[in-house]
Amino acid sequence: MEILIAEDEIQIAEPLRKNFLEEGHHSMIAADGQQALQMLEKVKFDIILLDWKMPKLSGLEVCRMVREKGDSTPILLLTALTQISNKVEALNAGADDYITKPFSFDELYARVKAIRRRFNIEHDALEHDLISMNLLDRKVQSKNGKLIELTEKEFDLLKHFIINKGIIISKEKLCQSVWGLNFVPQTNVCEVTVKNLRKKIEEVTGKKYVKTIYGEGYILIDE
Amino acid sequence: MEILIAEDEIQIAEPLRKNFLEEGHHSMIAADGQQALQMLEKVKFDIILLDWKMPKLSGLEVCRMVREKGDSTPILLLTALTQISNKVEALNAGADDYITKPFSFDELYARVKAIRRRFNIEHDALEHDLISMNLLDRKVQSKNGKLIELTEKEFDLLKHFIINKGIIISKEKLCQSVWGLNFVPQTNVCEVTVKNLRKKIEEVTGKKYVKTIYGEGYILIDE
DNA sequence: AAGAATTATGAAAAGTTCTTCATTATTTGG
DNA sequence: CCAAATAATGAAGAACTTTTCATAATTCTT
Repeated sequence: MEILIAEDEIQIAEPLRKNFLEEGHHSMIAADGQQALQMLEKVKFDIILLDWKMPKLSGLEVCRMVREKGDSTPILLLTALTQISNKVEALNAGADDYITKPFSFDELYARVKAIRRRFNIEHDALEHDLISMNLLDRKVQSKNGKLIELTEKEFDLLKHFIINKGIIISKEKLCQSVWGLNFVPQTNVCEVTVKNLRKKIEEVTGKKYVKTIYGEGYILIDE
Repeated sequence: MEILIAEDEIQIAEPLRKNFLEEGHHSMIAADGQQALQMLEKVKFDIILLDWKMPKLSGLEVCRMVREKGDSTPILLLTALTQISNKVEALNAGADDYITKPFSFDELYARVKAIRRRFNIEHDALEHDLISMNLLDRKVQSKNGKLIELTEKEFDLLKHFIINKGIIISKEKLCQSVWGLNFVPQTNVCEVTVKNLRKKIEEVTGKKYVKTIYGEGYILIDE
């Protein structure tokens, strides 16, 4: 993910950046609201973290301005205040969630992932690391913007992998959800389709996401 | 559409039924809340009209019970009361809209269509008379439950027709939105695809929706 | 380390969809 | 009503997708 951290206190922003990097996400730090808006002009972020109290423009103001522009990038407001009225104010300004300082990175990261999940469901999208699938027009893209041209079967296969990311999928399950069969066919259609899918994905992303678990099935892993 | 009219005053319910029928929609009348619930068990309606004041179970109660069952069929509450608090109460009970008596049929019908539109957008669906398209799984169904198996091009074509229902679509527009071309090709791909789409639709629905406007293009009409 | 089971792969075959083409039918304006 | 323009149609051909098959590579068991 590409994350914008708008936070004037560097002792908060910098550890966040490092933690996100360890999780495999790139982030940029904006020292104030104005700078945040500038960066938003140039870069398309996956999520925006806004400190409520910032020099020049508050996080709440930035949030409102982003929404007024019609930008629906997920926004998470960070704040020291705890009143419920603030939460309401945040949501009214168009923020997706609200977290009170101090918070652990794990706590923040869980929220970020939850917001992304919600956002994707709303947009009929699925994503996995560098891959994003649009379920409506059935287009698959790499995060570098390159299209991954998949056939119907390959698309269904990838969709099933992403929905079940991190868990082993048996060939039975695969046949059922992609081919609509209640048995494993005598031929090796699954294997062939997996092969072709793997090839197309690697050509664009350079990564090997689909692992084989000998005697058990396949699994989609993070890298 | 299949409409449930839950209204104890027959002098209100019956004219509604007739008006809907003239517009080509079938409706059933329930004389009280309990009867309404019973009918909801058996029939799948496209929209439910609930009178607020009804014997046995009020419209508001029926509304709540329907939602508790997890049924998300659009609900429109009809009422004589005008207070804003009622509107809030209605929406909180899970109703989609609220209309105050007395109302003209046109007024009601406009609301009904608006609610349906919203509902379809939320569900990534499109409909036209007997046809309903699911944009997510790309399945097309007739209201009698029969599947209409379309190829990709035919699907895109139908989608474009339904989105632009009632207006003439030139071949230029068609080529652009279905074939991604900025010109009309030398061949007659459009005509051929239109032919095949027409055939499949008529086979299942028995209706001729796609009309030709000589020298201008095509138009999707209501019947 | 060898044999059996499982998985991967290239290429051919089968099945679909999409496009083209030649011909027929329909519509419109004069 | 006729000729020209436009649209419809069946069938062939091209392009693409899906499946099958034979063979190679890998993994597991002992």
